[in-house]
Amino acid sequence: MTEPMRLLLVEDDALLAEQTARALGRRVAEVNVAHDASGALSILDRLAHLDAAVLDQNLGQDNGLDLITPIRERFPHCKVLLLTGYGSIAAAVAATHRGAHNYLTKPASASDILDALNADPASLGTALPATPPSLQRLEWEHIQRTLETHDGNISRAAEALGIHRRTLQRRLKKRPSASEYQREKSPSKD
Amino acid sequence: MTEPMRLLLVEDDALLAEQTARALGRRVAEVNVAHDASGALSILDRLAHLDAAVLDQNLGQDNGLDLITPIRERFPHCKVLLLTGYGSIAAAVAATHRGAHNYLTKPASASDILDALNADPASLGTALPATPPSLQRLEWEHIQRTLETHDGNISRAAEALGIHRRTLQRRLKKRPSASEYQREKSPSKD
DNA sequence: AGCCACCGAGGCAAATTGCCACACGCCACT
DNA sequence: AGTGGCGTGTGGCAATTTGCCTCGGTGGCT
Repeated sequence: MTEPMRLLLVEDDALLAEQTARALGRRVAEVNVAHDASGALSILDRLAHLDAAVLDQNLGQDNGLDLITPIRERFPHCKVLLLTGYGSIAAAVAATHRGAHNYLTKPASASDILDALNADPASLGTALPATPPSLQRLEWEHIQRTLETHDGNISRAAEALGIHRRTLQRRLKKRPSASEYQREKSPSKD
Repeated sequence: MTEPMRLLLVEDDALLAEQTARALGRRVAEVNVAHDASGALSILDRLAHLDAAVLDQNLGQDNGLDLITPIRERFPHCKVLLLTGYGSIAAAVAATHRGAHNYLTKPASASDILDALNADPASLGTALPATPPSLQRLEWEHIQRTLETHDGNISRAAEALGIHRRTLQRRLKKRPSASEYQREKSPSKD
């Protein structure tokens, strides 16, 4: 039911790129991979057709946002999905104005990516999350993202987070990965 | 550039609406205010001209996003700014796809709003913050947002955040950061 | 009157954090 | 060979913070 899609993945982390490419390729698409902007552009020149592009916003020197326009110029029907380690709303708005189809924060699985590509973003997000996440969850996710942007370097992540290295260590140990908080304690009313 | 702008503000909280309208009106614009979608639509019918619209995404029953299309249909050059208590990236993307010019999270001062209206969102947010915000800052902002969604009710906000009410009290009193941030202008509350 | 919800605060035990230290592995360099 | 830098893992201890109890006060409501 799915004709092979031609997909361009631009991700500067080589490992993550290959991982993601494999996961995507196994699913549905033929995937070209680039690790920076110039590589992406040269691939663009070689391609006769492109259905979708998945761009890491953080490409070392380059900014994934700057690839949106060239891609859309060459392949107007190509759907462009931005990925970013930790998203900012301003960046999401900017990406969308430049023609991006959707915007995701890492970590994003292959199905996340495909879902985001196939979704109609204009109709998403209409429902506001009713309950803000708990502080603990927010902290945990932020820690994970920070850790990831620092390649798992605990010392630097701790410094970036503004907490002691020892404290980060302890916190990481305490939450091996355990509980998912999905308790929807429904507030009586708002 | 001080020609009077005609601006439509849609905000369901009456107090906040009036406050914001006054602040905006004092600055630059003639402001019409609506508190729900139908009110906004009827104002739209009466207007011959509209430069900008500021929509709260959370309009009780209604969703501010659904106003974007009618506004843009009637006034294609009207800039539309979405406001939301705590933003989600998905909602920001959806709003932009529907034609919104920009997307802000509360609290937003009048100058924040005007800046966002005048900014070129396609060029903003291109620079990712290299360093993730400190945990303290993240927590503080999340606390503020949560507090706001609960109308300043400390008890309920604490419960939503998953921390003790006493702890929230103490944290609020300490009022840590706010010095680290670049600028926060005193809202014109007189 | 009562009742209820909320805020503010004191006090105290328990948990957490900050910060010192040290050992170990790894890698680059003289 | 060896030396230094860097990152992690661990222990211990004091200071801070949190959780949880209490109480008093205020304002709105039946």
